[in-house]
Amino acid sequence: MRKLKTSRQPEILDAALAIADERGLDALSMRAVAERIGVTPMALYGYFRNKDELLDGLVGRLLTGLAPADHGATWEERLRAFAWATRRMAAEHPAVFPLLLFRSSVTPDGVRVVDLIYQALLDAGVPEAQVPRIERLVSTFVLGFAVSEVNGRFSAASNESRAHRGGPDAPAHRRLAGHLEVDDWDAEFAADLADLMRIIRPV
Amino acid sequence: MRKLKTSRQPEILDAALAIADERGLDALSMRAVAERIGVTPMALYGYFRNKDELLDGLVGRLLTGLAPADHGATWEERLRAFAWATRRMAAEHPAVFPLLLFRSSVTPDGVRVVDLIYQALLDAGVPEAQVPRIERLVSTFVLGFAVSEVNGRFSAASNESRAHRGGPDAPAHRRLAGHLEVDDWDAEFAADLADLMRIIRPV
DNA sequence: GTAGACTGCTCTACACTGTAGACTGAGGCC
DNA sequence: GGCCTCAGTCTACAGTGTAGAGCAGTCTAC
Repeated sequence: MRKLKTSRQPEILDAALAIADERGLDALSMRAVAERIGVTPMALYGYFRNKDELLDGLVGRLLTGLAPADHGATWEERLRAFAWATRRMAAEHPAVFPLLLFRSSVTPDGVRVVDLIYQALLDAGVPEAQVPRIERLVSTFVLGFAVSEVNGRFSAASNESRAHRGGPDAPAHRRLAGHLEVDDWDAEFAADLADLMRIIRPV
Repeated sequence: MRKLKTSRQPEILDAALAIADERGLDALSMRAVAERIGVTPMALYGYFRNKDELLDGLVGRLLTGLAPADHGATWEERLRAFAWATRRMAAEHPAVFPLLLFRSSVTPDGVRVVDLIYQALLDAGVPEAQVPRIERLVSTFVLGFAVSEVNGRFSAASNESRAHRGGPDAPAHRRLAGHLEVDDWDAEFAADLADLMRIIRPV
């Protein structure tokens, strides 16, 4: 079986996504997916060459849902919309989302999303030679932020456990004791985006 | 066995790191580590409660190597040193490095690194209330950049395959065709850092 | 109308994973 | 001597990805 079937690919990806959402990425096994669509594990290998390819398909599915409706908004609004949509998707699919940072996205969907960002940056007046770099800067931050959030890198570090650990080696922590707890991550994300916009605007 | 032994923990982590460096994260199994230090897999469970804890230990080890010598340099130099050291470590341990983004780093080592960044930002004149947020912004970007680089998210997207895909749905790609290839990631990283410094300086 | 190819799937099997549980043998202490 | 703790082993189990063979149905060509 060299050529892959495509007919049931969406169905399979739906099942995989549902499993990951419900029971985490560790529970996403070929057997689990197969059982969910009522089929033997080996049947999946007619649609995806192996589990890695199935995961790539999952990334593609996420990307598809990321291209926003860019109805004539300003470049800034479009960029913000992309960023918030990304973060929202991370919240909806916390288990799968980190794959976006790992599996490179040269799928057509990925290219399409990046193209929208390129266009926004061009509209913002960013010199052509700088556009790809700024795109990577922005998307790296947005992905990194969203991943950190859903994986607990932020929350674990911000709660009081860190403030209390402000031991002898952490003088700055002690000085900042009153500012270490964060309760509004939306506000933080918004402030970060505002800072990034300041990078983009004058360049 | 409630309390864990610590005597051979460093030795075990060394072995684990070596395996991951040589054969990738997938090859990092309890059995492989055990074999490397000449011991039965189950012997490891006296030192780490399970594989997850071993991975956490690995993250701690990486963090330890990250705290730079901050000899009286300016805040900007210290921040740059941290960023480059992070990126260098990603290049040295590409398989393990992404764990930094996943496993939250509330270990003493992690706190110490963050504290150095806090101090640099304070020295830069960032208002106390903003310091933790800016720290997260910077470290998120730096980690995200390094992870993207070692996992091929950047390189796969930048090479000509993307330019060629500048199909009907990617007009901006076509317009930017001459700027899509990157050969000097050091320069890109440096430029990104310069942009971030512009965020920090005036705040 | 029947032979052959193709499709979509199943069954079996293998090597490998993390880890629970029970065990052994070597000191050290009273 | 009797006992305890420590460090490590051995066995076993349930779960993993996936190679390979095979099987029922449908489509196509002669």
